[in-house]
Amino acid sequence: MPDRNVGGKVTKVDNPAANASGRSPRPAAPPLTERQRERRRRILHATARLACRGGFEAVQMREVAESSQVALGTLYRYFPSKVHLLVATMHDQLEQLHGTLRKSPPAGETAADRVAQTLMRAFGALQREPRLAEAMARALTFADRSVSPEVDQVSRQTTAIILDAMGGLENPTPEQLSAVRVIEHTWLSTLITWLSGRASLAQVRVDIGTVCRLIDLTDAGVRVQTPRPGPVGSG
Amino acid sequence: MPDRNVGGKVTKVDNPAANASGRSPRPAAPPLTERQRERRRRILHATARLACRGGFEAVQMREVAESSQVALGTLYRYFPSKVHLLVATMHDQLEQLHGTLRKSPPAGETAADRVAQTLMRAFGALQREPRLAEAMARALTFADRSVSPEVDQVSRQTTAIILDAMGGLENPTPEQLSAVRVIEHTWLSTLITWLSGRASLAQVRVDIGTVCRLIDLTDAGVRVQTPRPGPVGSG
DNA sequence: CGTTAATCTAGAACAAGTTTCAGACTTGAT
DNA sequence: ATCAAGTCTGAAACTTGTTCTAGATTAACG
Repeated sequence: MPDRNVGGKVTKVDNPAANASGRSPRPAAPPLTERQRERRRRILHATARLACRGGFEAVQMREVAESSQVALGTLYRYFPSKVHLLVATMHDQLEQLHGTLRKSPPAGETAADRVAQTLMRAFGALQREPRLAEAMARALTFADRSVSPEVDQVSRQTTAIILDAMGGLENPTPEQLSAVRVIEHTWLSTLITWLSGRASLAQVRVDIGTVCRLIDLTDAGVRVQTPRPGPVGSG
Repeated sequence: MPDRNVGGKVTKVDNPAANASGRSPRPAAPPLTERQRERRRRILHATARLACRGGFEAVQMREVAESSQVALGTLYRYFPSKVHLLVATMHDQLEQLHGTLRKSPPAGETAADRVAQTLMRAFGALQREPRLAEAMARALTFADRSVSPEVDQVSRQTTAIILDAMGGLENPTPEQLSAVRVIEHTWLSTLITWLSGRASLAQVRVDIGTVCRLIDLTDAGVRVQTPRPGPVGSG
């Protein structure tokens, strides 16, 4: 009679992603049948739809369940909390965004320019559905330890996007990684600040530009780990 | 029969800080009697105590009310939501912290050094009560528009702390202000990331150091709006 | 003092996230 | 086809943030 958690089957009792202790790389990837993938898709779609309407608070679990034709218990089996659900939605959206961005790489001179351009483009994409963005961003920063794995996944996605914009270097130095982390933090924070009306778009643009200078800083003067001649400007 | 909101009395209907429209600098500062100040103090104290125990989720409104010997309705009159309550708590704590920091100014060579040192000191202070820090930080980033005035207040406090560390300059350039904002974002984000176990203390230190370089960057090589000969390096 | 508006209290009521349960349905292996 | 294990459903229950109400207290003012 096990129950709970679609993404990690254990014969006895299973705890979804609540690996509060630390390690344990999630038992195994459970195949997930066709119907199940379909359900999951419906849920994420309904979530995005509701979020577009009224943001974080409009995403109500009962509504999501009904709207995606799934029982409440099932919804909770797929996503153990509202925050998990919205972080998964963000992952989904970022996936699409990353795809879009890949198709038309930024055209700036310096790495900093390209990153800034990419981030502003991402910003523009989210801006198009501000309530959805609000819902996802708030979930992301409100997430507690029980959502760490999922949040980390989103973080890695963002990192990938930024590294891509920098020129797809494969062996970033620790300094560069630190700069990328700072840029990530700034990006998300400015997004939230803008969404809650505490900063203007102009301010966002300036701040993104400011933080991106960190790239030039680490690009040049620092001892690089591996100066391999990767394809920096092409794609 | 007016009711609701201790901090802004209007004869007819009063809305606390829910100035969603934008302006309106909060009708007037209502004197606030002795008993009331005492109640407010009790509430904030109880909040901090509960938060120290179990973080955000341990701060339960009924508990806070009971623990501070105040009716639930009264608690809500003083702080219109749990988030308001915790943001106010953060303001309170930052006040104390700022006082402490003022007493022993940072001793670095460059402005960047001093800011980094100050931020790490602040980090250390919050680290001492990680659950309290978690509760406050999560409330701060989860806050929606209805809490904007209070969040802004906290933001101004943080800005003041950083500017102090830079040497108390009174006419920061737009570039410098942008750098300060980015530093603020980074500080809060790394705090949260550390609190939720997704980053090590070492990483935090590195990232704070990284972002603080932006200060040197704006300190020197950039075309400044007003090149007035202010005391930039002395403090 | 006595009046009157504002504030405070106790407690019920409501809303939305989360959990639980019994029973129906699927799936996979024999 | 059948059995066991795992999944899904519908509905109720529980938790905690938030709102509401009626009556008791307090404070300012004459």
